[in-house]
Amino acid sequence: MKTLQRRTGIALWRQVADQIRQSVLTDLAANDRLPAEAELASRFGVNRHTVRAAISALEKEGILRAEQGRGTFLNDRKRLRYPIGSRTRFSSGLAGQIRSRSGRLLSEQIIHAPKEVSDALALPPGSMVIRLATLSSADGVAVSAATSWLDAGRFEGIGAIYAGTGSITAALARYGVDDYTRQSTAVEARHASPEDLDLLGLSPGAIVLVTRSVDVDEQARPLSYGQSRFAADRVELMIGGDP
Amino acid sequence: MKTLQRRTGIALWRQVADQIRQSVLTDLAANDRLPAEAELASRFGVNRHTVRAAISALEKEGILRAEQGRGTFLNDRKRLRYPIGSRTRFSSGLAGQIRSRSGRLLSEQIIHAPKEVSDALALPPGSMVIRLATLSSADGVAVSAATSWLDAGRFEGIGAIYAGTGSITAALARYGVDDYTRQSTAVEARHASPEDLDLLGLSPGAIVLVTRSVDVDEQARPLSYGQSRFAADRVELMIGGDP
DNA sequence: TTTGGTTGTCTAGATAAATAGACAAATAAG
DNA sequence: CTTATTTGTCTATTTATCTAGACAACCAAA
Repeated sequence: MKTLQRRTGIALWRQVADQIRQSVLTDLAANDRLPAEAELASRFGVNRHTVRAAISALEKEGILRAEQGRGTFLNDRKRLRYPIGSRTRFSSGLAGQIRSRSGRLLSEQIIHAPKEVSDALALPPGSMVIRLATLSSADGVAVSAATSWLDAGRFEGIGAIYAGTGSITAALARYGVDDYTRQSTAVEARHASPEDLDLLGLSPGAIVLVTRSVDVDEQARPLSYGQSRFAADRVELMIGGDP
Repeated sequence: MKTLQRRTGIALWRQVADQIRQSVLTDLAANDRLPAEAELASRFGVNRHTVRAAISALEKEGILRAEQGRGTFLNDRKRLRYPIGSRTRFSSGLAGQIRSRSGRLLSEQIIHAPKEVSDALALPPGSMVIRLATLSSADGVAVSAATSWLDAGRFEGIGAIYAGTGSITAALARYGVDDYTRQSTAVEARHASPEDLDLLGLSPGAIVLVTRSVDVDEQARPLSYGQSRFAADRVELMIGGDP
């Protein structure tokens, strides 16, 4: 166990929480008991109260449960495995991992395309595009917030259809798009913005996996450009077959 | 600009720094001037000194430079774009982005394979495997720390070869592996462990992109299983063609 | 040179986080 | 029932962080 750092803007209890979340999570199995608070305190070189603050935060996250007199235990939690590939369909690929999924439309706007968007969609600069903000949940827990841009001429009114179906695939089908593939995906990771913290129900300092992707139809014409933010503690992204 | 949160274990100045890094960075171009400290303070709803602490941290990260009497300016910094696909070769794909890259061997051990590793390499449980810890840098800046596992019988002494060449592709070639492909890659994001903070030269709370991948030879036989941690503020991962 | 706007530095006080110690309350084992 | 171990709660003190205000130093343009 390595040294924690001070005067760094990250409270010790939060550094301890991050450490426990990651190292203890990989060492222990579900329902195992953690070392006692006093033991953890000396192991991390901090006061027991600092460890308690960390544990309390992890309890709120649903990762641990503390029982007076018995100890602190690891809850059962697995990350959702999201497939990312040329034929990604969110609805499929999650089969077996969750019981239900839902997509909620947060907002729909028609705007002039920023450069990044017109480039991705191969539209003339400043073309009108539809901007959809959506939130996807699995088994009632928010897992990703997304922003999508589509050609306003071609997909007028798609927001209402998405709102009704909760699925992009279904919404595109109404416009005669029977099949599409993912042309490319870029992945990065950042601290969640305050807005995403709120949408995804995360606490500050939480991490989001950000994907930016372009979907194309059978003629390789760009259909939509999207940016999704996944709660990194609930999701991993999968490229290619099972490892 | 949204609300910052208090009593959350993340100092306000660090939340402000995270916000500036992400939102201001996307709005401004290289060498643009940031809003004045007083303006930022009122925009974020904090004291000017808090903003100054944030800016000072971003200066140390090399993102901003402050000049007395003139203002604070955005430095030129782009994330490295790492291709991830079935034919990933780190050395190629980075051409044009960097001038030099290097790989350093941190440690080599021969151990009994943990379950995760023997599964990935399709070896009997408990087989002997080589565990390599490596650090990759681009233009002198550390970008990723990796741990790789290989069949100890087949690749005896590969550590020394890697140490000499700094390249996995070159090392594998010595064992008659002329070509290999990436079977699968899983991506997740976490807070960096203290060890990775140290290796990658990051500050606490920093994020790493974690990939776990299996490489296979032409007969689809697993060659190596690896886990890489990329400094998320210096790298993005690219799947498929350019977006 | 003067003016307005900017970053840099200092002091002082208020709020949050971390340490230290003591003891209560629950649990499991002898 | 007794004992050892564990989490829960309380008080007090020290150390970081945040706020508030004032003014110096520097720059660019009038």
